[in-house]
Amino acid sequence: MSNITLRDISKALNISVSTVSRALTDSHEIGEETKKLVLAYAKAHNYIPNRMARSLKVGKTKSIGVVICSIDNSFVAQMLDGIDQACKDHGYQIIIMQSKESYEQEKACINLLYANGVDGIMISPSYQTSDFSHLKELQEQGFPIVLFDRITSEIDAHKVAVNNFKGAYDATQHLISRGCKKIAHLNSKSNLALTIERFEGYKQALADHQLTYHEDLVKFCNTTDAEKVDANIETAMRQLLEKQPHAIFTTTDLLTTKALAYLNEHGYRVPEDVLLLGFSNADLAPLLNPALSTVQQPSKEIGQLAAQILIQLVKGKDLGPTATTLLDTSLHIRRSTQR
Amino acid sequence: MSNITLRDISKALNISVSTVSRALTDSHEIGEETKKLVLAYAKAHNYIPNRMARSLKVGKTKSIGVVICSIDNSFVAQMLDGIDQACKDHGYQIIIMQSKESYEQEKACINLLYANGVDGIMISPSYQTSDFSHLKELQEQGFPIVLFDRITSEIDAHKVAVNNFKGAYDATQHLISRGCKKIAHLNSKSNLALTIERFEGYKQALADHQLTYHEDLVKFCNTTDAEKVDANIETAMRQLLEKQPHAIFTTTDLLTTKALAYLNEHGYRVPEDVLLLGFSNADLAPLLNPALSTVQQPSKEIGQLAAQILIQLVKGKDLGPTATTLLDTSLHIRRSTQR
DNA sequence: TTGTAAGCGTTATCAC
DNA sequence: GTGATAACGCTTACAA
Repeated sequence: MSNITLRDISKALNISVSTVSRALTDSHEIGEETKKLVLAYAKAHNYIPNRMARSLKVGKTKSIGVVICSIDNSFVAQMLDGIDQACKDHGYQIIIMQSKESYEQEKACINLLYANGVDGIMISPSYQTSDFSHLKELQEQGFPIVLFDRITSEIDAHKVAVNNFKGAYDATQHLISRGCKKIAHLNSKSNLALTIERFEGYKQALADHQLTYHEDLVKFCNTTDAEKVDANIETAMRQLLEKQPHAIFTTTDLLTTKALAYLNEHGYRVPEDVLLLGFSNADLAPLLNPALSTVQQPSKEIGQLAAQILIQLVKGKDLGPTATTLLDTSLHIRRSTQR
Repeated sequence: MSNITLRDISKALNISVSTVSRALTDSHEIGEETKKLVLAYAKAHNYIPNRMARSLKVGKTKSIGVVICSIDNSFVAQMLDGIDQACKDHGYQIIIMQSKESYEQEKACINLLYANGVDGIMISPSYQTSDFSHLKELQEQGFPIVLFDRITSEIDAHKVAVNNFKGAYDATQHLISRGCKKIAHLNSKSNLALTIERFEGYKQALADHQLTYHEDLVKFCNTTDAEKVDANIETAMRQLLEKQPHAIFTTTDLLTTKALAYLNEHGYRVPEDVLLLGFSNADLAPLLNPALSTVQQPSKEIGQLAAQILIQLVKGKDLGPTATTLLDTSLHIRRSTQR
């Protein structure tokens, strides 16, 4: 411990604290002589400015809060990597908090971050969240907030996400192009807009290709409860497979891999018996059995872009009216949709 | 912004700031009456204590720094999840910094964390790191440091990791029990002790089963340079396969999956042509082609335990002489080592 | 039981 | 150019 302070320097050099402070921040109104002297001494004695004191004084912490569902999720981790990179570039620090898909925890995270004095918050809301007043309240006080990945029209803010409708549309269309007529849709139950958007993309693709929509080829599966998630997915898969679909389109990373596991375990051959295609950012998709066709999201870019926007906001830049940036997903065709 | 402060409360209630402060920290020396009054007002006006001010005053931030190679790595993410959980339980916050396997960046991380006033640091050193003086210097000042996952005998501190020797030994023994005589060893080149420990475990298992050690069945592959990593692994795999091994034992997550990819791409059938077994914490291991046998590490537990120890240290508890805790890995047998 | 006042390390506002 | 001095919001002796 025992860091040296401005006062230590000022005493040692027999100049005032304020001069030292100004010299270190490279103020114009300081003589070159003293500036060099101070800088040299500071470096020699390994002076590290105390961020706490500075933050207390200027009211900014140069840190931003990031709320995500869980760090233990490769897609999220990729976004965090992008966020971290953007922040490092601008000298900002991030404080990461996990909501674990709980609305209550999400609120707690926001409060904690706020108490920590973060200059802004970027958040990817939990599955449970449908009431956004905790964010709106902050916003009304002029607190900078950016939504990423899981965005909502409930709140007026800068947002970054992917074009979920198009991603789902393209995926469905690909399955149709493979000759599939009966395409099952396995989605997760949530309050998120992306859930419904992916569903809409699926339906639109069917409609555009004169395929009739069958309600019993669609399941919305509860995936929030860690205890029951496996059972829920199994039930959904069983019910879908009873309808003998030609293909299954899954809308989340978890559903996609769990669906594959189910098919493998129950003796379905992919793609011979049924094609499988889903949203997933798993690095290992090409190595799965069979290599899995996926809708991939530009995770790192989402994080980077959102962080850049938030940092602009935090710095007081006027970005004009709030805007939503939608990045494109990319379709990766592999063996699971080969015919 | 515009949070209310202790002064605001004190003015509103016509009592002194210190009384308010004490009331909020539930000091014994405050009347029940005023305590209730203050608490009620604080809650009603949503008082949030300013951490910066508190930290500045007491010299502790209730935050700890975590240095890892990269957040974008499922094993690391799992450990972080464990760390976060332990910290949340004790009201501590974490600041995560990535070294990206660079020694220079690692030092920069440590400096930044220190400047941020974290109360302690837990670190999993980079592949490049062989000089630990940046950590020793902090330690000498009495700064709490815990090493996890990638530990070294170069530094005297509390450490948490897995028994790498045993993990590698068990893995090799399993391959031997499957009838393999020529077992290739694909390791990564690093300054880390775990690298050599896993190698030693492999050699010991061979020796204990009267199998002769062949140098040309062993490759240490440079995996730090992201540009060249694929080429390096391919070269190593090609060279190993020229020796027609019965099995390949890989010692890191990356090597394991890349090895599988190589085998699949080059027409080797696993396990018919060659068995594959490696260290990996990938959730998707059972879904790979073929389902991959793995040596799994208790990632979450490593994180949790290391965090708990650091928090004790930070709180000033005397944990006695520094100790190293080694958790056991677990062997998950799947199709890639089936005969 | 409550109040007063000093101080944590910075930065900002005045003077000189 | 440089130096006092106050202030950021909080905790904590020391008084009362």
